[in-house]
Amino acid sequence: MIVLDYSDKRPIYEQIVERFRTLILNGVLEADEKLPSVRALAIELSINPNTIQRAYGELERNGFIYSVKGRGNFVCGNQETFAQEKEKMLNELMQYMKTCKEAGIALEEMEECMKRVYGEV
Amino acid sequence: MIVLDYSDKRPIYEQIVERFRTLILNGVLEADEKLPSVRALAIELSINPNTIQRAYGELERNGFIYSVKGRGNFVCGNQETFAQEKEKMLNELMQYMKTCKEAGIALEEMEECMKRVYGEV
Amino acid sequence: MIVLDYSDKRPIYEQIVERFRTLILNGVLEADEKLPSVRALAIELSINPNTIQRAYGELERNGFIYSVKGRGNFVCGNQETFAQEKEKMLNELMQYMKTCKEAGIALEEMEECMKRVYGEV
Amino acid sequence: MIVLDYSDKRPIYEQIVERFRTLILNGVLEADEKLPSVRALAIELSINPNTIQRAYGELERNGFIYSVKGRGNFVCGNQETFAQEKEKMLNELMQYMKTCKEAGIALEEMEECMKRVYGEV
DNA sequence: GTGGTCTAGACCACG
DNA sequence: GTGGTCTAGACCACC
Repeated sequence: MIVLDYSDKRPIYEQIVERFRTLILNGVLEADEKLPSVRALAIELSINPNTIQRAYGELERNGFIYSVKGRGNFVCGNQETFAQEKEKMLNELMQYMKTCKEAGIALEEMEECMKRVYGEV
Repeated sequence: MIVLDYSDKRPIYEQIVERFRTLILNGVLEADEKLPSVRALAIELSINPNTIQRAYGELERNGFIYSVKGRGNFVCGNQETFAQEKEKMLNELMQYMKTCKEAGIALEEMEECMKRVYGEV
Repeated sequence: MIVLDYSDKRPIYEQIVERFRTLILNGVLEADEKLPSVRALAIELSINPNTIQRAYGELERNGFIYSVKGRGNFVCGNQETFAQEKEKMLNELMQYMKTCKEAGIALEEMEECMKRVYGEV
Repeated sequence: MIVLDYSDKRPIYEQIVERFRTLILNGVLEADEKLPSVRALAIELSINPNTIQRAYGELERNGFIYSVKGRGNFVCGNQETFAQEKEKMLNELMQYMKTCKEAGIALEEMEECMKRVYGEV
C-alpha cells in the first residue's frame, strides 16, 4: 500500500503523508476506515515508528484522519477538508506555472503537458 | 535586482539561482553581460559571500554563466542550455500535474488555472 | 580508504571525489553500500566537515551516490552513470593527447606510454 | 597568432604559455625569432600587460625563450629543453592514463582514442 | 579588484 | 546520529 523511495529528496514522513492523502482523496480509503497501526506500519516499512507517528500527526492536523486513543487512526470523511486540500494544491500548481511562464514557457507547451497527463489513463 | 524572502522555505542560494535563471531566460541579462561580483552582491544582500559563491557555482554548472578568475562572472549565451532547462521545468510540472490528477483534480480545474496564469499579463 | 595529498595542487574535495569515484567504478564499493558519515570522515582525515559535504555533493550531482537525510550517503548502482563517466574521461584524455601531438610527440612514443601503463599489472 | 578562451578554466597566462610552447616545439617560431613585445601583445589581446609578462617569465624559466633588456624576447633553440618538455608531457599523460585504467577503461578503448587523434590530420 | 578553497563553529530538519 | 545550510573570517591565485 505504501512504497518508499529513498532516492526521493522529500523526507520520508512527507512521502507517507502524501500517499495516504491521495488514497483518501481518491476514495480508496473510505470514511471511518482504520489505518494500519503505527507500530505495524513501521515494521512493514522497516523505519522508525516516530516517522509514522509524525506522518499521522500531519494527516490529523490537516483533517484527513482522526485518532482514537487506544484504538487507532481512522479516515475522516469531511468533504470540506477535501475541497480545501484541492484548493491548496491548485494554488501551488499555479505558483509553479507562473514560474514556468516567467522562464519563457509558452501556453501551448503547457497545454501539451496537461493533455499528456490526462490522456495517459 | 535580487530580493530575498526569508520566510521562503527554500535555501537562500536556491532563491538566488532561480532569480538569475529567470533573468537570463527572459533576456533581461544578455550574453556576456557581467553579473555583480560575489563580494558586492553579498554586501548588497547582507549575506555571506560563500552563499553567493554557491549560487554562482550552481548557475555555472547548469551552463547559465561562466566565471573568469580575477574578472568576474558572465552570462552564457548558450541556447541549448535554455532548451534543456525548459525541458526540465516542464517535466517537473508534469510530475506535479500527475499528483494533482491522482488527488482527484479535474482537467477543467487545471485549465482554469492555466488561463488565469497566462491571462494575468 | 581515503588518503589526502596536500602537495597535490588539486583541491581536497576534488581528491576525495576522485577517490570515491574510482572505488565505485571499480566495484570496491557496491550498490547501496553506505559511505562514511560526513562528520566521521572529516574527523578521520582531520579536515572540515564542509569539505566532505562538498565532495559528497559533487558525487551526488554526478549520479555516483544518493543521500538520505538522517541516514547517510549510499552508493548508486546506475550503470548509465558509469558509461557517461568513462565517456567524459576518454574525451579529456583525447584532448590532452591532441595537445601532445601538437607538441610534436610521435604516435610511437604515446603507444610506449600506454603499454607501460597497462603492462604494470 | 594567439587566441584566448575565457570559458577555459585555465588561467590566461597559462593559455598563452601553452600556445607559444606549441608554436616553438612545432618550429613555427624559429630559433632567435622575436616574440611580440609585452605591450603590443597586451593591447592586441586587450588584457593586462602583467599577464603577458608573467607568461613570458614562465617561458623563460622553462628555457623556451630568452629576454634581452631593452630589445625584447626571443625564441631559444635549445634542443635539450625540447626533449625535457616532451618527457614532462608524456609523464603527465601517463599519469592520467593510469587514472583512466583504474576507472575501468580498457586498453582497446584508449587505443581507439589514440587512433582518432593521430588519424585526424 | 576578482573568483576559489578551506576552517571553525553554529543551527535546523530528519530519523 | 545523520545530512544541509549558513556565517565569519582567512588565505591563495589571478588580473
